[in-house]
Amino acid sequence: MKNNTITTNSKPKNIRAISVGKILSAAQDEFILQGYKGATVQAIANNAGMPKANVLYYFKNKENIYHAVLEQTLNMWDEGIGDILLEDGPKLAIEKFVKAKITMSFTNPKASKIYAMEIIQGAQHLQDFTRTYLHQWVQKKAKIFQYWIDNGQMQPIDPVSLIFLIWSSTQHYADFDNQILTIMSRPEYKEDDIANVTNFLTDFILRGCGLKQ
Amino acid sequence: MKNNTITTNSKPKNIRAISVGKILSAAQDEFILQGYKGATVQAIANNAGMPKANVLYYFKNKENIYHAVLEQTLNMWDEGIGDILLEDGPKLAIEKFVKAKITMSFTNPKASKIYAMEIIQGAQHLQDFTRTYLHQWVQKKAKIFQYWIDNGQMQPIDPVSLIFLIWSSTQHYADFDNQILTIMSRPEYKEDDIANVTNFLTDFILRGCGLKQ
DNA sequence: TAAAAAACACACCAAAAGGTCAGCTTTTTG
DNA sequence: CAAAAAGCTGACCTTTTGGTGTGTTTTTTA
Repeated sequence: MKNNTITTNSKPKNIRAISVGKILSAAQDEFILQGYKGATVQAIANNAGMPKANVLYYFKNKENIYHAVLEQTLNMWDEGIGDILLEDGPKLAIEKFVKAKITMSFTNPKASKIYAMEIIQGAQHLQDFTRTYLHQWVQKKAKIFQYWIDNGQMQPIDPVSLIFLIWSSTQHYADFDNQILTIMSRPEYKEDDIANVTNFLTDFILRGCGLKQ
Repeated sequence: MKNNTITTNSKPKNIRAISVGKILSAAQDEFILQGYKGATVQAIANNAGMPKANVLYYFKNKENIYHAVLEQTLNMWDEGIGDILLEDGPKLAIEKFVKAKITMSFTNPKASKIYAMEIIQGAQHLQDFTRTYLHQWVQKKAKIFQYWIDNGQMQPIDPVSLIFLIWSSTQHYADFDNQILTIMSRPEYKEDDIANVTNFLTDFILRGCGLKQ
């Protein structure tokens, strides 16, 4: 059956990576659906298509699985968060940022949901991240907005509140996708929904910042 | 000790109402912290200060407790959701609506969180509510916005998207209060936070709708 | 190709969970 | 004030859960 003489990197290479991937994917679904405490290792194993003991062979315990899922989520957050650059000026910067956030919401709603649930439930596993990384990120970006405001390049509004508004209005499409789709009587998002939402939010937010019309 | 001759409605009247209240309050906390499946009847009982068997004397099982909490939450949602009236015109209507939602977010964040978790996790217990009540509410209000738009009273924007933006940006202060407070290095919201947020969001949204400056 | 390492999985255990029951105490009723 | 109703609770049962231990199979290595 096998025609490999030197086993030229064919398939059964990194079993570990594949198994870990299956587990993390299954775990993400399970944690979203049931929360940390409600999720069971057995359900994760079933979803991943392997016996429970095998899951616990790769991850010592449930907590470790969750940490791994969270880490994956934060990395995604980190990559997907469009940057806000002083040299872009307010209009372009906001356009880029909104677009990046919406794209992330539509392409990876699960990550957004995991993150949202963590925060809602008290952010116990993410306090460090929020207190250090996120806090600094917001301060830094708020300063850039303030610079533009002081320079008369945009309306004098509170930059931190603006950041919160952009976060919330964009993430909403991931976290609340069930509600949105039900209200719009649709089974799932369509191709051009991303573009439509991007256009709406970009226009609206730019106008809110006094950067349009 | 007791000086009651005819027991004039003093204290031990509606034991049931008091106990049920304690249980529901404790359950709300527990369900937010642990999710439906992760919550335990024992923990609810501990929080309510009574033995587990007593909790199960008032509510047949965990599912019933959860239903009661959800119902309470929906009632609150129903009362708190400011109305959008044609006769108010766009400016006043949006001002009222935003103010009502923010007030609800700050005064009853727990209800908002329970609701948010339900939706994120698939809205299994709320599908009917979303599909019927909420759907119709949005349709009705969208028509009002559309009327104002057709009448040239506000920018031609998608009314449904506008409603989503208002929902998300206001509820954010309830659902993500942990994150917001951590980022702002504060232990809890202050008195004037409601006013500040209300002012910011009202101004911003009105401007986004082309109703200001 | 044989030894070592990695992967796999059955069977099992102790703790925690939802829920029942039977008897007790308190409150209400007539 | 006595009987009935409502409220209360410890003990108990069954199922589920996280996790372990041990032996087997597969893959890698040299």
